[in-house]
Amino acid sequence: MGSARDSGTAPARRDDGTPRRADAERNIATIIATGLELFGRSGNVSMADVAKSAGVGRVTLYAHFPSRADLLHALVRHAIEQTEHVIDARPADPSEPADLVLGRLLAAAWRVLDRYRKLRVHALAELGPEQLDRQHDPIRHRLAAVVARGQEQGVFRTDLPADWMITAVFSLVHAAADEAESGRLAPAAVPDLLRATVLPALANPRTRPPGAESR
Amino acid sequence: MGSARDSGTAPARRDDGTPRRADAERNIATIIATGLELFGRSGNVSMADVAKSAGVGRVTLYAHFPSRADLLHALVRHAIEQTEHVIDARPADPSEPADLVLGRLLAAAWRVLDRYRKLRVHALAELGPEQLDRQHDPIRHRLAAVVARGQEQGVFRTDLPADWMITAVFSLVHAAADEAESGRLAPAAVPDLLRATVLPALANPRTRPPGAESR
DNA sequence: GCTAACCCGTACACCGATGTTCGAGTTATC
DNA sequence: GATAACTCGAACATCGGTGTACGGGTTAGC
Repeated sequence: MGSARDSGTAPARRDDGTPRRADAERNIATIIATGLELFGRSGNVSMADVAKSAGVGRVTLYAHFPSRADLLHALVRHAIEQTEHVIDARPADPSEPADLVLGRLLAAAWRVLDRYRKLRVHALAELGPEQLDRQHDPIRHRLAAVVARGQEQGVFRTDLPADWMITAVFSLVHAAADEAESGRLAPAAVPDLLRATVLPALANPRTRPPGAESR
Repeated sequence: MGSARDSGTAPARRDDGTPRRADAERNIATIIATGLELFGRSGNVSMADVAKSAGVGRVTLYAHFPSRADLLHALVRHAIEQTEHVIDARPADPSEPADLVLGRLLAAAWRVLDRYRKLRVHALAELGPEQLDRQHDPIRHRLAAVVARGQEQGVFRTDLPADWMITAVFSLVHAAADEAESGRLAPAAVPDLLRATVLPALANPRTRPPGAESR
């Protein structure tokens, strides 16, 4: 199973190369859009819910996404791609201090995560952690690059495994999403909060106090 | 596998005050113990699994825990209580530097979380975040106390909401548990890693560089 | 404007899991 | 040793959700 869906934010072609009809394409798009909305915000979502909310027959839904897992996989993939897109919209200058870049990256990731806050929980429970992690790879790579550059610059610490540092960042971003979801945190305040928490955790202790007048 | 005999929190009496029979008590204990083991490690667990694994009839299981949610609730409660117990085993001296105390607290919490790593995912999915959070309150209080003391001492920063700082700590601890679960992190290395990550994030930037390795 | 692709609703088979009921056997406790 | 508490197995009712089959209607695309 798990026929690999090809890439591209809008797959104009099917797996076998034959082009899809326009209305099918449109349905897929609205399914994904409303699916993200539903799974991203609500707690209990069934395939029937998605179909109804997308204004589409349940059968049609299954025609495009043979199983619930397939749909969820596609949704996560789409969310990740959105995040990639937001991140890449602001190209990173290699000479720029990595902590600054990381700050921007955090804000960008947050923007997408802020919508779709509950998607992660669903995916975690129904797809398993491994697959979810694998889908996060593209973002993880970008993060890894920033961290590595920061280490070369002497801005970030080198006494911890890079993998762990990255995981810690993910963890904090997701925690912020949960807090926002429960209303304990104002979404607008999150980017600054994240910066203020993450940067000191990654900062190289010997160079300088991490407080640094960022911005 | 002995040592299932836990703290005195074992309810010797029923809700209405009438004492329970000894064999019932024993069954409840083993149900909770094996339940923790199963939900803490495996991915898909049914009530039947728990009953069988506990060497108990499914009906008996339902006699003590009327619903799956009830069982999960009890399991979480028990895990939390174990954590409280481990934390309280080492009383905190108010004059002691708070970062040191926090380090110990992290290690203590980790010890319990290391077993039962997957319990959180189950509880999150089936009990909801609100109830899970509420069950974490006892630990959250202890953490809050340490943070507050650290702020008074000038060791911890005061420029962030205390709630968020505490949430961040929780988040990192749970992230470590997930990493250990997936084998990417050696459990033995976790306490040091946590200390090294959490403390700089909470440290007061103006007093001194957090690198000062106390121990 | 013809054809094939696509959509729709209904209906059904299936599945696994949760709870419940019963009557009869065990076992603690006073 | 009598009573009430507890346990057991197996069967049953239920439920919600997933996935499939059919037949007729609609629409895009060449």
